[in-house]
Amino acid sequence: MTSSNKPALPVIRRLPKYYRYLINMQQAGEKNVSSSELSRMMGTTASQVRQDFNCFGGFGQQGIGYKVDTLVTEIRHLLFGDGQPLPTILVGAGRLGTAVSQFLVRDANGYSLLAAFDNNPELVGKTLGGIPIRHVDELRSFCSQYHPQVAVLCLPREGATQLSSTLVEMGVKGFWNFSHYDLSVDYPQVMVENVHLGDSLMSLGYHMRNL
Amino acid sequence: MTSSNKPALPVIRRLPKYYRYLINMQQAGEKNVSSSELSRMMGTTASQVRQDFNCFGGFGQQGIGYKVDTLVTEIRHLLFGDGQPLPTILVGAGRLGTAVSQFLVRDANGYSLLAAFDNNPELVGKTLGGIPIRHVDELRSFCSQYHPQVAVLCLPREGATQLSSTLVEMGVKGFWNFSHYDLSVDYPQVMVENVHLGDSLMSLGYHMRNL
DNA sequence: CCATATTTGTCAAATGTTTGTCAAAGACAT
DNA sequence: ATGTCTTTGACAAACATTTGACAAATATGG
Repeated sequence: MTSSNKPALPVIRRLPKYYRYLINMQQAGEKNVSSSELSRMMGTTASQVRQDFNCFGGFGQQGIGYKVDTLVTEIRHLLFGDGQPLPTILVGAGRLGTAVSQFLVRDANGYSLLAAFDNNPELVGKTLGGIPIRHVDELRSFCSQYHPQVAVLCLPREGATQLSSTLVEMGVKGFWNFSHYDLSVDYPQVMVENVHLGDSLMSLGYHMRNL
Repeated sequence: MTSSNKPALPVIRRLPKYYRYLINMQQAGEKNVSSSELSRMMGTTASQVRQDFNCFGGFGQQGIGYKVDTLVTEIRHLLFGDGQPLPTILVGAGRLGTAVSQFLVRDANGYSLLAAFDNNPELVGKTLGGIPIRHVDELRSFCSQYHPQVAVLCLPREGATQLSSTLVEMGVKGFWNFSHYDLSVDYPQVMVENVHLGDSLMSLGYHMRNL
């Protein structure tokens, strides 16, 4: 039990990666892990691993290392809180939306998908792996009844900005944005995670052509 | 025409974003743009914009600013080279693979999707927006005939690591990796862009629960 | 033609992040 | 018990990135 500084952004972005590796170790039955061992797996330095864990109040033991179970529990708590899943909606049920919703339901933890919305009449009424697709016109009434916390945006850039205002107004606190648009809401206490597949691909292109 | 340093990684990751904004400006018919104007759109400082462009040999003019067309041309050249699209294959034609291939074909530039591969016999023989799905057993022979440069990986983590070795062996120079696995090949001159949707989602969760 | 306003390119200062180092703590073998 | 080995936590040094400041260049208006 030591001092804990406020964690920097890069540290937080590394947490999911730690978590993935630690879950694997746990499933492999490993009990303890040292910072150097973890650093080798993660492709970083032991120093960084120790400093990262220290941000959250170092939970290691000199001479032994870290208990895998402790780390998993602590990091899970940081990432998922008390385990209560965040009520979530999907806006845009096209191909990308379908794939993302599958991912959310099958592979992700900490979120529960309540409903999907689209403005295409052909999609409305169908289901998405058990989740009904509604018309976007129902969005407001749905929100005032079920109070979703998170919205996953998989729609064309045109609609995104105005829709996000509405959703913030209706109490949405976090956006996972796949639309081709840099979403940034002006309200504090509202988080946005932009996923730009196009940017990612362009970066790859740059590196391939310039190295 | 001024001195140009080797660009740092953060600069390169900003290029696609500049590009997006500049394309919009171009379509809106704007001729010139100042660093301060761009910085306001991008949510950064004018200083950073100027310094970023300078890495590639500043192409602005004092008193006026930057020509939008020049910037677009220069950045496009950095990102897409001479415009020759990179021959690309998709491995894993499930839901995610389908969505990603759609994105690649419809919304992305600089890549041409030659073929898709899967080990599910039910998918083999079908097409993916005009692209035929083949069995992974044909991968080697396909590569030796068509020499794809880029592989998009949308398969479960189990297969990914071994498959990537094979692909590197067959001459693939870049990976766009969606599999639940930190791909890192040990060969220099091979680039990997890992897209971890799960990590992105966990980051969002952290910020929502700890702020 | 000159004064003023704008804007870049450059450099240095400030800030943020990572890495190296070492004392202190615990485990383990003898 | 004692000495040796391992490993953490803490701190400082090294490194990287961003920001601020200003001279030089160009445009504009009188």
